[in-house]
Amino acid sequence: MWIQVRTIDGKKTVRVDSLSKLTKIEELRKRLVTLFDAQPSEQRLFYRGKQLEDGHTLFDYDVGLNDLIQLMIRIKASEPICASTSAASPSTGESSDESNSSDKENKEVGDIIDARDVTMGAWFEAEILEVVKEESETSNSQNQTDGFIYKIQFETRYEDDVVEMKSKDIRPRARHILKFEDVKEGQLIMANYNYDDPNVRGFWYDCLISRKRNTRTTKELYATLYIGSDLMPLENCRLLFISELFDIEKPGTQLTKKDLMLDPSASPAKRQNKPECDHCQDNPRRKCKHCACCVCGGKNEPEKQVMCDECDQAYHLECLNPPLTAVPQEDEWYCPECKNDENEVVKAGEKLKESKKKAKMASSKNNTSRDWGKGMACVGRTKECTIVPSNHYGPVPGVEVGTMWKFRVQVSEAGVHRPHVAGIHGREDDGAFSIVLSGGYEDDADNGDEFYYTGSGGRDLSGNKRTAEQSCDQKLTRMNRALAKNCNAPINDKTGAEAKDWKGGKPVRVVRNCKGRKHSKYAPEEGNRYDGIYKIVKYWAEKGKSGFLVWRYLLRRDDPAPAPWTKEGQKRAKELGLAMQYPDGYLESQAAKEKEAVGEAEEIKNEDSAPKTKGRKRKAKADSVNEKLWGSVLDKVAEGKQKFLQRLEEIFSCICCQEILYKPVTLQCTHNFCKSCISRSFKAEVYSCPACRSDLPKDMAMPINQNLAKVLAHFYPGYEAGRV
DNA sequence: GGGCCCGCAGGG
DNA sequence: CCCTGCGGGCCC
Repeated sequence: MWIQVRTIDGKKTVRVDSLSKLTKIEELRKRLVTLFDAQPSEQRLFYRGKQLEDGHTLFDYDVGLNDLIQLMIRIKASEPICASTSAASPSTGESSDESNSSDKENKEVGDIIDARDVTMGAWFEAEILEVVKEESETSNSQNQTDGFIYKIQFETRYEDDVVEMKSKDIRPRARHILKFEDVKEGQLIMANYNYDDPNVRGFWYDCLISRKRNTRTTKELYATLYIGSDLMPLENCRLLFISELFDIEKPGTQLTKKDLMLDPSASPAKRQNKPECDHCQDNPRRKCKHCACCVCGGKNEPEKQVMCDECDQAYHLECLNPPLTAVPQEDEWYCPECKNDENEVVKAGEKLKESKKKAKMASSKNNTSRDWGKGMACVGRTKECTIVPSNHYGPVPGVEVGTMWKFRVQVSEAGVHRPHVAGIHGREDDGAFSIVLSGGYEDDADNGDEFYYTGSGGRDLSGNKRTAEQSCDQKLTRMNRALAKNCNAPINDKTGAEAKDWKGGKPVRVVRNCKGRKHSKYAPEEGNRYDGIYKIVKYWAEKGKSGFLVWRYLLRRDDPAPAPWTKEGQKRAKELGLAMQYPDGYLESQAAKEKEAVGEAEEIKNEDSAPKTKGRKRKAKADSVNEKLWGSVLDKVAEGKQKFLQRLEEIFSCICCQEILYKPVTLQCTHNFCKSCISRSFKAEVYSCPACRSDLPKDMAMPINQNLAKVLAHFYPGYEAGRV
């Protein structure tokens, strides 16, 4: 599968191919090193707001096909951390000796300040409630503390929670608006920005003005913002609200509560943040199920609303089912929705738990090491056909008879046959819209213009299978009944029915899949092909080869377009330029895989043919023959890694034990054996090559061909386990 | 060549 | 919500 990785500023997006569901986060990081010029340790990866941690897989985080992962590149340690911490905060390193001791005196209980939300890096209005001496004596300029802890309360965030802050994260409340005209490049100010969506209001960040455009028609400011817990510099951000630019106040100039009591007009205007709720824009008069009670949407009686500690949705006590009479006393409360699958939930920063669903999967029980997710078996649609509704009968406009797709998922995207796996698409009480002939039922004879089809069901699919042997009778329900409905005759689930006028039945789109080639010469050689409209002539129940009852259908072609296997059909396909369609990027990624295999193989081969051992003539000869063997292996590379590996195994298997050569010994006659196999032969006093019978010296040395061993270990990691 | 088994899409 | 399913890649 592939995913998209985008830098957090949205400037660069890269598609990363040939990943599997079991790709580890650390492996993904390696892939990003060159793509983004960032070492693994400098990469912070986010998916759905969660930071991805090493040791887990993409599967663990439910990362799916074509999903977007955000990359934040940590600033390199050698660069200055951030202009804002030193310039804006009163008590960091450079702000020096003088402030370290006297600083605290500048900050007192009741001070009107701004405090930094340490996870976002944005500033919010707050007040100092308490100042306490820091317990540890580690306070110094390096960890950016003045030795005091400031207990503060945000005015608009975290409700009534008291938050502990260090001096670097608090400062006098901003209260001087800067005029656009007065702002200069290189100046550090505070402005509003939304890095999720720079076109709307966000939060208040420190900004270093990098560019200013001031003409008669355009007034623009660009700045480097410092965001996130590490105050990552985000460059080239266009400031949207150029009439709301704040000066950063000097330390010790904060107003106090007392000041405001004496002169209420000095109170700084409340800064406007991004609306908490994107749905109602914080309008108090609008009902909103997103930010208010998620049942009734009402904003009334906030004190009688409980918040779910998982989904953060609010519930009026009386809107709950059953209603609660009082706010729960427990520290944590989960709404009915979340309570059921607590196990599925991973809170931020918490270790991943195994979800119930995933725990049920065979992969977790059997402890298999099977890799999966690399191919097209499990991908979802990336497009959806909207030309016709899903219950459309007849051709899909624009899709010609003879159209070919490599994978079923594409057939689904085209709207020709929507189910991913199922052979029949239909509705029980209406009819079937399309079917796929895939050779899944061997008694399905096919003469092109007419074919037999078997219904679905009657199989035991336990164990998460998609197909299985017939193990009980099929019933004329579900899709079987749907297909029967197409027949131009009253439905009969006992004996079946035959149409008097078969052409009068409902049309079925028919797709033939290459797997049908086993039994039918009308199946395409590759992928799937739309063969046009068919009608149901008759249907009946009979004992299938398995001995169980199956429903069978006779379909006959009724399409004005010539069938793809006829001369006219082929001519038409040529005229229309119909060619096999592949998913976007599929061929490219296949080519990349091939290239990868070639590179790998050649590198390895070179290793094998250039032994580091101080070989004599005999040795050199042996390796030149391995060279030939390699030639035959490398021939396969063009056919893909799979074929290549098959050949590799064939060529480098031991004819004694029939397994991949373990501790390979290359004989003078050029044949390879496991060291143990050839030794066994010698112990039995047979001194000849098991392959060519050529004589070998009794006292023959048996050096392991280390290079070959290395190669095999590379391609079959762990194959040596349990071998002797 | 054949068994295994995953997400996804669809209907009910 | 649950059940079903003529895919498709991996692994032996």
